[in-house]
Amino acid sequence: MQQQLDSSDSLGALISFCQPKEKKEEQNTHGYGAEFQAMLDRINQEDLGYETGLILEKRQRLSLEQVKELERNFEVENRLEPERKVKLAEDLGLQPRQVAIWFQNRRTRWKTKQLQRDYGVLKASYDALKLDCDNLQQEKEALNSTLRELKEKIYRKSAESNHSAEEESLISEFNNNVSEQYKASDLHENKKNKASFGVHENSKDGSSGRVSNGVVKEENESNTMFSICFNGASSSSSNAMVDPFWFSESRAVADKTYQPQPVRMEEQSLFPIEESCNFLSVDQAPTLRWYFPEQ
DNA sequence: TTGTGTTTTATTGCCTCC
DNA sequence: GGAGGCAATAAAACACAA
Repeated sequence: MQQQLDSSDSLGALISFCQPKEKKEEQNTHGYGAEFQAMLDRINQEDLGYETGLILEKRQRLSLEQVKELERNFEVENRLEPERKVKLAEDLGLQPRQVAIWFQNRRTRWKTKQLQRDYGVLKASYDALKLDCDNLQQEKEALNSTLRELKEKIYRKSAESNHSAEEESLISEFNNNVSEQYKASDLHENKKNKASFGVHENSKDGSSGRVSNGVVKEENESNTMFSICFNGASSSSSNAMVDPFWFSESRAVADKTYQPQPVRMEEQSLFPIEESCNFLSVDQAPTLRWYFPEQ
């Protein structure tokens, strides 16, 4: 029943849809002679008439003005109420069904474009996220590499300095050196220096370079790692970025009997280096895997 | 001019809502 | 069950390169 209505409606639309004659002539783009074209049209119409029992017009495109008006209405509201449809059809000289079909097709085109836009946004988001992930991956590899080097140094030094008499004397000499400097300079000035003290400062100092070269300089390179590990392991420390040798030095001043053992401090961490730095691992639960279908 | 790809107009069949 | 929407599709109109 509905299909019958639809069919008769569309046939009516086709039958009644007539462009101005001059427009039709303009649209004869195939360049046939007028008589020949008329003959073809007649044949086409007769064929269609034979099939449907009606004389039909060929499908015509809407005029520019009609399309503009339809676009304007579509921008206001992309769905048509029946009253609006009838009014618009009257205004444009179209069948209501033609207006409805135009809106339907227009909604389809809009939806397609919307999908393309959404795709573009998602793709941009995905690309940014992937770039971010790649950068983090590189950063992680660099950190792991640094970590490996530092661990090697620590273990090597651990083997050497574990009760190495030579190192004991070096450390002792280092402490003496620092103490002398401390005494020689103004107390407050020295305290200020101590706040920012590191083996770094000392190693820059030519007078203490010998000591630094022996023990401290290498530790200097591992300063970053120590900071990270202390940060993670020593929650009781108020100085988050504390240098283990800063501890050593300051305690040496306060208590001459203290023998700094930086390696042991690392060993005394609440969890091993490996663990303390594993929070950087990207090999954990692949919560972002959805974004990387190629993996 | 013609072949071919794209756009526009229209149809069909199915689905949902009232 | 009718009205209207949507997806899939047909077919005409159009654009354009060769």
